[in-house]
Amino acid sequence: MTEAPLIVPASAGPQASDDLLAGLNPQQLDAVTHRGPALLIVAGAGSGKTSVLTRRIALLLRNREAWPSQILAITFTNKAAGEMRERVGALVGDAARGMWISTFHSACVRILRREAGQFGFTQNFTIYDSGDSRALIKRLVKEHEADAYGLTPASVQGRISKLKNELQDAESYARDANMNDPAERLFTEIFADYQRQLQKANAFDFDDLIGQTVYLFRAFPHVADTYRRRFRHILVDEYQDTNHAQYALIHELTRPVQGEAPEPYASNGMMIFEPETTPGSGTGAEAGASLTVVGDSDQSIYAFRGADIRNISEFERDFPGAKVVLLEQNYRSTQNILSAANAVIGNNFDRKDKKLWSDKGDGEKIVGFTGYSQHDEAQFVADEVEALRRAGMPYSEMAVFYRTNSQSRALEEIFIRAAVPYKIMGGTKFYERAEIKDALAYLVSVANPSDEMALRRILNKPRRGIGDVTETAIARFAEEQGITFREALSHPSQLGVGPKLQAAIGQLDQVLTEATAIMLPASGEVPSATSVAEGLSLLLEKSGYFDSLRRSRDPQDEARLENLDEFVAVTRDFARNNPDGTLVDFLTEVALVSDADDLDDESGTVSLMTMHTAKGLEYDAVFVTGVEEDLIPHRISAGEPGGPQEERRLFYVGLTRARKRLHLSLAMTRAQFGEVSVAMPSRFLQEIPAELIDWRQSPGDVNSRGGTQSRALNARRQGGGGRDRFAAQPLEKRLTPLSTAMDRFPNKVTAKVRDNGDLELVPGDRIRHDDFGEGRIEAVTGEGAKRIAHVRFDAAGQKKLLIKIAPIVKL
DNA sequence: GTACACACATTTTTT
DNA sequence: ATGTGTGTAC
Repeated sequence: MTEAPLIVPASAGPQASDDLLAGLNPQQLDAVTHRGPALLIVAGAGSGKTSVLTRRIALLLRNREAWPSQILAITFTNKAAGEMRERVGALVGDAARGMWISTFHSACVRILRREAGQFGFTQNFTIYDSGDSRALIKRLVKEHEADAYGLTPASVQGRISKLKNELQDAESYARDANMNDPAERLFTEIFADYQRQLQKANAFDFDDLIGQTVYLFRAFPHVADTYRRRFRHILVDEYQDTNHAQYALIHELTRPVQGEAPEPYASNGMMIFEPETTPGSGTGAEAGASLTVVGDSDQSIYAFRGADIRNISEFERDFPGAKVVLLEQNYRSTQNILSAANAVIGNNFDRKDKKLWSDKGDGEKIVGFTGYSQHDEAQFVADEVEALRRAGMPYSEMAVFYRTNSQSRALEEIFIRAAVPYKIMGGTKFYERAEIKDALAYLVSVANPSDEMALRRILNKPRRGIGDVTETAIARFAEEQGITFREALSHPSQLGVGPKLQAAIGQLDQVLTEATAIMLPASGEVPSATSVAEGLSLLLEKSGYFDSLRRSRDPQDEARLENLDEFVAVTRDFARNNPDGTLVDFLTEVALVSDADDLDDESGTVSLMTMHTAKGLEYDAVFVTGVEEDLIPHRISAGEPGGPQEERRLFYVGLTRARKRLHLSLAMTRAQFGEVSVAMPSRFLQEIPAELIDWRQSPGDVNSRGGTQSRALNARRQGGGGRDRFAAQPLEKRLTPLSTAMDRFPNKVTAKVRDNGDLELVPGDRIRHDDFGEGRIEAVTGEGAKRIAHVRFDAAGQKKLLIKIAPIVKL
């Protein structure tokens, strides 16, 4: 937060804390200083909730109301957790150490790793991401021949996840299900089987991390009491997005402590309490922890994955004696942006009326633009980004949002061509690439030998000639001998396979054993800090994985090698940042840290992300793209109860991320599934008062004009004639399909990947560009394949082009 | 067992 | 349009 005027209210707390309370408005002050069993802070977008939360924690620490170890703060993403830790640290310094500030998932992993032994798991369990569990479910669906009854892996996975979020298991579900329906029966069988397989593999899926922790607390009250005694102040951010399991977890943690004197050690002998006396706490029974939740029901956008808005709307009922504080003043955006956002969200019925206001003044109008195609739209965004950059705004202060990940492609293509530095958050994740998953499977096979999935994955990677037949032979041998799959690999000669295969299996077994010795040395010995990096290199080298890629002539394999190099670098970074980090620690981090978290705002790049990812972030300039029907609101949401309203909230989240500049854009045609179809402006656009939007090119303009040139030349003609206010007439009138226009505006941009090789250009040269016409080179920067030409076009203005691929010729 | 060809579905959002 | 999965030929 930027420094605030020093208005210290008379009611401020201890003097030492004046700086923590400085500049807060009365509601914020209340939210920071209120003490009691439960507090709900209803925080509108941009109302300074993070600041309130961090100051509240800092005040607790500074006043000695709590030790750091007694505070548990839950955020939605790891990134948010990191930020909060940093900000609390800035306020109270070292006193912040020892707090748990983490996501629901990482907090639960910490608890589960300590207590796994209580219920049949071990400390080194694997965490299955959705891809892993999908693979397992897929196998089970096949085994149960359930596809014949219309059960697809995706649908089964979705249902299991939903049930787990409701804290149901296969057994409880079976009780209510209609067992006469064969599909139902099959589903329950698969569900039960899935759970058995997870247990056998010593693994938890994402939903289990929460659900099993709740189960642990309920089944072992003395374990729960340990944590109830420890955490005296629990704070939860983004409370509107919690699901039932998370709600139950919070409920369990805030229950009064029943048991006798505190035990400083958890059941498995690990120390839980710091060796310090707890201020203000006696022995024996204690009241439940104090709970603070922060949320905004207008920003609830995860109902699709089980978030239950009732958790927040019924908070006062669930936690009697709760205090509610409302934060309505927005410190982020200009009034124009807020007015648009308010107007949109006001169309949701069934919500408590809440109007954000700002004292920042009206600010710039919202800029609207309608492209002929998604590429045309992307070109507008790129041009606008460059214009803002030239006006002094850093790239890192700009962000482009879209509804679906697939929309990032067109933007990416144009950004590359325009040489705009960008970074895509989320999307196709690094850790989802096949070669990275392979490398991870090697590591998991070492860390958790019970994990058969991981072993099966690497069995024939690289190719060793081990196919279905051999795999089954190993599995059968393991079963006959009553040993694990991993152990079976140590007896290649007894598998009944040919000598070549025996050698291959023996080799794999040996590599894994060798790596185990490095990363998990025999008891007592501490592995070196770089053991993970060393072990990984050894695995990839000696297994022949690297060699097979190096030998390959598939050009993609070169990229895979690079990715793996990067992955090894990740393990080195890990060793540097966590000198005591173990293999299991590393795998935990990889499983729980999404790309959106670690792709930190590298200064100097524009951020591209979905509107969901954008939650909790803010930028000076925001571009919301693809503001079309069927996209936002998304087509699929129409069928779901509450779907359209959730979409409106999502759009609202997008709008309220912007501080100074907001751009809304759409395309008249959009290619999906390789087919081009006509798009219509989103209904949400009409909900924004017309006078707030300055249309550079309104949907009406695009339809009525229809020139013969592409937009790059055509639309440069500023304003003037086509000034029809799009929102002024009924939509249908202007939305005649553009089939004719489409013929004139094919997707030029995607046409071909060209390669200008080493086209030499120097300032002063004249060139011709397919879209922009003729121009003059002003400068050339960059090296090799990334050489960039700075061109001033006669008609289209200033542009930056990647020389290697730009559709240009030297004149 | 592997390599290639063809068919097919995919595009909602994420810890 | 692109990636995955299945089938067929070697």
